[in-house]
Amino acid sequence: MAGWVLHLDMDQFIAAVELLRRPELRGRPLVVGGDGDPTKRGVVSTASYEARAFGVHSGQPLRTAARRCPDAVFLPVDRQAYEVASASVFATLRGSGAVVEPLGWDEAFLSHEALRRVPDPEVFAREIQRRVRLTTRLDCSIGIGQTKLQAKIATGFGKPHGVFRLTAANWFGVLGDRGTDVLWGIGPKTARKLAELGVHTVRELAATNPAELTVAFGPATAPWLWRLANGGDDSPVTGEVWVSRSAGQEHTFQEDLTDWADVRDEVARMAADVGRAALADGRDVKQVVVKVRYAPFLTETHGRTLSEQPAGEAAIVEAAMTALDRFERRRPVRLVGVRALFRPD
DNA sequence: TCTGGGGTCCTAGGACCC
DNA sequence: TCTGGGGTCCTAGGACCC
Repeated sequence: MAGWVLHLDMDQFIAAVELLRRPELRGRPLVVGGDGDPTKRGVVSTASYEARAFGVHSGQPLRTAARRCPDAVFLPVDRQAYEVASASVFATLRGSGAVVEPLGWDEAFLSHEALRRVPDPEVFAREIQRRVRLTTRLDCSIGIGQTKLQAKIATGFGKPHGVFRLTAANWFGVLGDRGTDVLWGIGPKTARKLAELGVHTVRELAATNPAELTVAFGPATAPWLWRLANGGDDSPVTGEVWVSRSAGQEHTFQEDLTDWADVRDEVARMAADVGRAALADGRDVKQVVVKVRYAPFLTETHGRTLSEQPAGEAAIVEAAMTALDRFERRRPVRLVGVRALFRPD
């Protein structure tokens, strides 16, 4: 056993960052999402705890949020501000001497030499919380486990600004009777598919023979599901720099595009942007994938693989346009996207 | 209640080769 | 006389996460 694994998650991160510069909004329901106009297309990025009490949650359409909580304050997403706050959080975490594995803007796994020896990881976790609070004025919650999965799930039980320990000893006590979708990686679709096989709870999933899940889920996913129900594996927290596999852009229009020439213009512009960014990062683009979402909500993708030579911006744009020609349905378009897949360095 | 934008990973079918 | 089996690459779609 390589000591304890910690998982840290900032409390209502985006809303909390906004509250730092708008303290007068503290205590009021706050919703951050889209361009801040709840009559437009867009979804909630983060709702404050006060807004959540009205049934507002991440991913919900802004219009729905406004209906559920008409008195909420709506703010536009300000990526830059969150990136600055995020960098400050991660600097603090790394400054603690921990090995830090980021999991998005506001989450990380942590391991630490000291955690091999300390009898009480809660003390260490509280110290991390105190440091983050001191340097960023933001609260976080920390989960403690023997595996990443245990730590990750534990964090939710510590919210807000708490610490919770989930180990093999209390795993089934805490999670056994819960639905399989409490597990990190099981969403609504997989939970429903499992339920159709008679597997409803974490305990039931843990007790299945993974071979029996293979027909429904495939040879890699079936044993992985079983491992999830049993607390995860012991993969270590890694401090290695993350190398992205792809980068792209997509955009939902406030009004559907009805002229295909406008769609072509958008795709060309995005492909040029994406290509330039990839080249600036020194990445070699292997494939370009174009995404079109037709009204009302029908999504299609087509891609184009590039030849072995490093592709320039013009070749990337051309690949996107060739891929776009494969779309035959000329219905109103609500979203277009372009993604570049990179060859490994 | 009409559903963002950034990603990752897995699956399955077909092409193609030996 | 319609028939193998494995490996790899490409493509499209699905599911999930923050």
